[in-house]
Amino acid sequence: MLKISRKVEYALIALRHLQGLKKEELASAKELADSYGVPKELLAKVLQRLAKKNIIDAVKGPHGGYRLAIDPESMRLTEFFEVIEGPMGIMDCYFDSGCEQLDGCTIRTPINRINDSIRTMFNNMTLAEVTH
Amino acid sequence: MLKISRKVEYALIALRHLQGLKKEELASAKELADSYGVPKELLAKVLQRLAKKNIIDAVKGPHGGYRLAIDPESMRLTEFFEVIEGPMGIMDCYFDSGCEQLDGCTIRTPINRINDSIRTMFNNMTLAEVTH
DNA sequence: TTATATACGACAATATTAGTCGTATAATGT
DNA sequence: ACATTATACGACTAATATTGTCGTATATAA
Repeated sequence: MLKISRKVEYALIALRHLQGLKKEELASAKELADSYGVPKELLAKVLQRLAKKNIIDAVKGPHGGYRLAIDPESMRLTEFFEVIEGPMGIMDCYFDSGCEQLDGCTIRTPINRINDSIRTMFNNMTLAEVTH
Repeated sequence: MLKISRKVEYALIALRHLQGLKKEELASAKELADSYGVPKELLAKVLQRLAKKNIIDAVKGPHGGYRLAIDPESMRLTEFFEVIEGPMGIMDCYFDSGCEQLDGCTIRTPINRINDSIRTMFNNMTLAEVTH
């Protein structure tokens, strides 16, 4: 429970790397995969997702690659997670469908307290805080 | 990612229920399972685990059941999670085995920042905060 | 001694995550 | 034009983790 997925992990590693590059310098999926020993195809997918959401820029063709497109200070961690995992990647209530409890749903309360805490925390953290 | 497991969920629901009982009053696994519409066998296992760790008391035989054995204020959430999920239930580093990076492990850094944040947060929360 | 409840290990089903593969598209250099 | 290199993306498979079930043993009350 409560472990970040490899996709998120790969994304963070990649972003951290891109942050270290000189302005306009690119890094390809292959380069990144080789440097960090992670599966190229999967990393590529993650990068594509980040590119689609304009978190990084993609440059095609030979000598192409990726480059950071945003200021990591400007992105909340919740937002970032949802880019990669989709909404509901964090904390969906198991009892969402067909909650027949009439007594004020004493069920959800504790779970929601935890979920809220997690969400609040990541809402108050920026990408920069983990990639710098 | 980052969702609490059903086991934890069931445990919290049960504990919350037990907290609402009168002193010395018991609730059985069957009662709890029926009340909240959760699978009895699985709930039972979770309860057994809690009993083994003396978080609740178990009373066997007819009219037996469980009763709270600790003050929920006194138990950190991290500790509680680990009772149910075992150690490493929260946040193990994917790169634990065979990290060959020589350059100061720039890989783990972002993941560890996140893990530390989660752990710190749950270290500062008690069981009471979610079950009251 | 029967009924009810916990204790617990082994197993099966399901869901999620991780990883792979094939193919298309774009850009670069010759 | 064409070979090369890189991104884009959907379909698929594999691996792992979670969830749920079953059988059996043990304790206890009536």
